[in-house]
Amino acid sequence: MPANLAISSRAALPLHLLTPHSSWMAALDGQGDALRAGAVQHFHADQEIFCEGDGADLFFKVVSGTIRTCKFLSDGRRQIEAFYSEGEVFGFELAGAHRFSAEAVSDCNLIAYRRRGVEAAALQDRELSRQLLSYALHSATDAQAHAFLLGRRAAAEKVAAFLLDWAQRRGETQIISLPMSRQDMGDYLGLTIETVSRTLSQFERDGLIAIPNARHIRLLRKEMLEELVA
Amino acid sequence: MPANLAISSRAALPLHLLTPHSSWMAALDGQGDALRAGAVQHFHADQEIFCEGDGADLFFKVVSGTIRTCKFLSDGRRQIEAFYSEGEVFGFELAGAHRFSAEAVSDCNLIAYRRRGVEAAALQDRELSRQLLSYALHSATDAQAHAFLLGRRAAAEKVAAFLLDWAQRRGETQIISLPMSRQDMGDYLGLTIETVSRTLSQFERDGLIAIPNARHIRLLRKEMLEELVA
DNA sequence: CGCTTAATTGATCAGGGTCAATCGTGGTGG
DNA sequence: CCACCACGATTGACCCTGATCAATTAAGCG
Repeated sequence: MPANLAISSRAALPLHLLTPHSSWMAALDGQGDALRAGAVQHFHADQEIFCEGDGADLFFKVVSGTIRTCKFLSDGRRQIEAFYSEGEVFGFELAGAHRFSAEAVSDCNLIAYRRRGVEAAALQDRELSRQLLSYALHSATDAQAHAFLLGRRAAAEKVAAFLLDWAQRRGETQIISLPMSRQDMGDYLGLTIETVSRTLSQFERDGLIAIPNARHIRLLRKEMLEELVA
Repeated sequence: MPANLAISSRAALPLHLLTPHSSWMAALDGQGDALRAGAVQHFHADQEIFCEGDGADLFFKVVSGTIRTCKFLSDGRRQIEAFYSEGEVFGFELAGAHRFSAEAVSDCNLIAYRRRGVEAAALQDRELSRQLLSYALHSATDAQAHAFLLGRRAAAEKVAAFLLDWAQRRGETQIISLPMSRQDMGDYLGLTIETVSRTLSQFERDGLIAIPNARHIRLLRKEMLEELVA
């Protein structure tokens, strides 16, 4: 698996920033290892990592794979809040309980950290403190961009935005590989599986993309997709 | 004008937290006054406070009145990101530029702060640092709740959620006063002005609310509105 | 090779958008 | 003081996008 340099590729957020927490906390890498809670944990696809309402004493960094965070309505409707890939951090909460569930989209490896430990360390370590703030502000920015996407966008615009954002986050300029299902995409974009599928098919008919298979999409006319998002 | 104790009423975020930045930074009140950039500024209704893309060297705290932050699409579509009332802070950014515009909904008074000044002060002041993080995480939480509202909700659910959230934020249990227009509500909820109006009229016909006039709404069957949001 | 599940495609429907007319209200000037 | 005006809100008629229901195709996987 090529390492996705999510870091450099997201340095300056572009106009069509649509997706999730860009942030990662470099301070957790070096001596921050001391803050880890145990070894790397493996989760298989669709496994639950934590559940909405669970105590939020741990948060996670993605080593490999993709995870999704989501909320459910009583009638089963699901909203995916964000997807997280290699290097990204999720589940760091203000309150004592997680406000959404986290599940593995694909098989993945995660490192867990203790929230209290990191908070305590931040009191002594300005750089860590600064990165925590940066992480939180990035989270807010990403969530706002997501809300913007959901609020005032037609289906084609949502799908185009998603493809472009995903391509950029993963540094994939030609062929995008999508670890998530159409259902996941739909629940992220506030669309049904059918609408996502139809929109992609239409993009293909229009020559904007090619779909060699359901989990891989080739961008043929990126500039036209960007026009849709503008 | 009665002072709205937004602080106490938002201590613990409820399940249907839907709107904006709860947070305010108490540390800015005391000796934090030193961080202020000039006197209280007055803005009249619909006046622009800052514009998307403007340098974000200042951020603001609401003394009185209500403001909105929003983004625009090229074709004029507008998404309101959040409303801010007395005591709430907005416009504190990670990057050098504001990512949305801010406008006065009603006449209002604001205190400006210098971002760099506060950041510098936070390096010396752990409590301020902690509150900055708290503010940022609250912003993220609120934006995520907003995205959830926009993604998977029918019109009636959106409007009900908005009314309940607004009532709670302002501590208004009986009569809600709405400083914003129907257009503002629509642009916050991802609905048109007509749909907002129709939905409110339907609520009134169903006996859930009374609408003495367009800017005041009385909650008659709060529990039924809550059922819609559940 | 058949079974299971995801994805695509089609047909139909409805929620909410659009267009347009009317109502209400507050501000202004005669 | 009141008539008029302007603008926001409401209501109605109609339409369209995307949801729903249903069938078919494709793709893993034992």
